[in-house]
Amino acid sequence: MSYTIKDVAKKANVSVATVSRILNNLPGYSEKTKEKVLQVIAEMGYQPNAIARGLINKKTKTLGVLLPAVSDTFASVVLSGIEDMAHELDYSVMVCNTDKDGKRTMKYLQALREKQVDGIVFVSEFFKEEYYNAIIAMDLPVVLVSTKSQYDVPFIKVDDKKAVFDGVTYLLERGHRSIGMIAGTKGDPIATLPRIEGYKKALQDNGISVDKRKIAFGDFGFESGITAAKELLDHNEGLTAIFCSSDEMAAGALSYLYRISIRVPDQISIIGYDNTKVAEMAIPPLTTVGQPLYEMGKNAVKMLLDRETEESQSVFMPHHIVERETVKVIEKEEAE
Amino acid sequence: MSYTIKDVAKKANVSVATVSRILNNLPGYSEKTKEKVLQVIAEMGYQPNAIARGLINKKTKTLGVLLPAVSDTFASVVLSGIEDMAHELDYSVMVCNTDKDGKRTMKYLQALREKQVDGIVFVSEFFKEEYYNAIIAMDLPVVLVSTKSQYDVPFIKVDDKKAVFDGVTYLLERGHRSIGMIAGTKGDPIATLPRIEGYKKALQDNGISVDKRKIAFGDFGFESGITAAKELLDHNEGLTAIFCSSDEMAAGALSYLYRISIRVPDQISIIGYDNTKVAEMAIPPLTTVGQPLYEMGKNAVKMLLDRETEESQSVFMPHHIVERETVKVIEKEEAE
DNA sequence: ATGAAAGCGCTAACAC
DNA sequence: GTGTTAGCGCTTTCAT
Repeated sequence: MSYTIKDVAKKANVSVATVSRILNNLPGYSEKTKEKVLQVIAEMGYQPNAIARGLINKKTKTLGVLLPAVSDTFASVVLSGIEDMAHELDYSVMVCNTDKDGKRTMKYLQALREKQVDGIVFVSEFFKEEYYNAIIAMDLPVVLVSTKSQYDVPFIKVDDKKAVFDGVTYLLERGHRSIGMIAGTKGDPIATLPRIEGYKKALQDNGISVDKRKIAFGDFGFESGITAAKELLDHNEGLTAIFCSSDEMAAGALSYLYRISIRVPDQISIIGYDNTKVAEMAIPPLTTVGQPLYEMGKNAVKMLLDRETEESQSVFMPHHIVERETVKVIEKEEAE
Repeated sequence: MSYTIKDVAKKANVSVATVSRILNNLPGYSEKTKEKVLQVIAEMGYQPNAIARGLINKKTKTLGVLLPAVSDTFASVVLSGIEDMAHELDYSVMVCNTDKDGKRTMKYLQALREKQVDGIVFVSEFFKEEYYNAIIAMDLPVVLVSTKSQYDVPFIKVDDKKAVFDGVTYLLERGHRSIGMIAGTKGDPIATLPRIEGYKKALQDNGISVDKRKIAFGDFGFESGITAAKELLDHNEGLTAIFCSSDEMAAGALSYLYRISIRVPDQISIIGYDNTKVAEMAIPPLTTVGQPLYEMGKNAVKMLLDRETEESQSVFMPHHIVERETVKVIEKEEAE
């Protein structure tokens, strides 16, 4: 057993109230008693019990974060930003791996509530009505990262449509006319539909008609990138570039292309999405539409904690194209 | 404000004790009252306050995990195993990103203690005396993952020397004689020295003399793999294979080799370590010495929780070589 | 400047 | 089978 505030009080010949005041920097004691108490505390190695404290304050200084697969590159960078900012502000973070299917989410939500976390950040997963209701019932601040919802919940994300539009336009500007797309999960209203719109708009703005066969769907993972790339190449001729909705899928495409001996970017250009570590490590290094994942994590906790006072608004974070080596410029003659 | 057990008791016309009994599945009430109480609980949407509960039990059902860089592939897989097993056993996990330098570690340790976690899993970082003392003082169970210490703290890891020995032997068996090594951080007693020993032993057992110039050091990261590979190639001629002490460094080596147009595995074979996702995604897919990272995470929490009762022992987890496409067999004639 | 005491939401004796 | 009550370790009035 560790020492309690009582032990400290006794040993320092003061009341627990005084010790508490000193611990919390409240006024109401002489410099002398403060010194004495601090010394006793040091001697005993006393540490306050945050649980007891939390019972009174109704504040636990801990945040819950729900995300699919901590082990995926995308989520882990966001988590890292969350973690850093949280600890900077003296909060701890409880991670809940919702494991893609979202089955565990309700259970986690309940655990977080019972453990009285001060707020929740919800990453990337689709925000179901069920979750919304549960969180409203708990009366807890939430912020969504890289996802949004029909409900009035603040989010922080990139403008996907615009980001893809820019990525595809980048390809267009470099002379590409026959551009395929490896999109995310079919029907996903957050990370797939708006991106396809961005893709279409870029094409249309350049007078290029959209061809359904040039769009393949994956699940954002590596393997699905391989499959989708194969599908695209099997169903199209003369593709000069592929826009991929995640770096991992782009890596899958790269891998498939390598296997069938199609050189990147000489024969086909590839552009990814996210700018995670996999883009840096790819061979060749992957040109990609970068999201400020780490900053999004950081901002999420800032927003969350602000929200405890003033109402804060959703924010769109800037994206930017990170040029590496997977996009080739097609010369005019060549393009004709 | 949410409801408390008192509210439930009042509304159900019973005492708080009865409600508590029902909540905790203790004996002492009729089926009828149980039903009634449960119904009231459902109606009110009451959820017990784990903080209050923790104050009494001295159990918070939460674990702390300290690891360097949650965003690195290695740690995040371990974390994912920890997370899964913890939630399976109804524990929550607080992540603390020690951020490589270990500067924040003491601060985290203190926060975890104040928040009364039931145990700590310490991943991969070097376990300093300071940490040991702090943890002893907190009287908390700890388990080390992928690291160990001179103190009597249970760990769970792979036998590094043996693993590297096997990896290098694998190369030897395939005809390689001139094998370089990209080791980890110079002087690291956990993840570098034993691995170098394994490398040397494999060579010596095959009558090959060890050449210092064939060993370069990195920091387990991608960039350092590039640098180290360059160093190795600049200082050695006729190298036919490189053993890398992490998949990321292997990816770096692959990247460098690609840049200078040396074909893998035709001209040089590469073997990695860890078997993380980067090995799968590498081009070509990376042959590597795999560690059961996810299982190590899972077992760590099992051990940790067992330790609350019986003393549990350290364990070495099995490693195994994952054959992919970066190692070439050198024909006898060629080798002469 | 300092202390006594109430009470946060719960569990666990102990009584009936 | 059920209720009363004393804490768990702390903060916070309210006295003094």
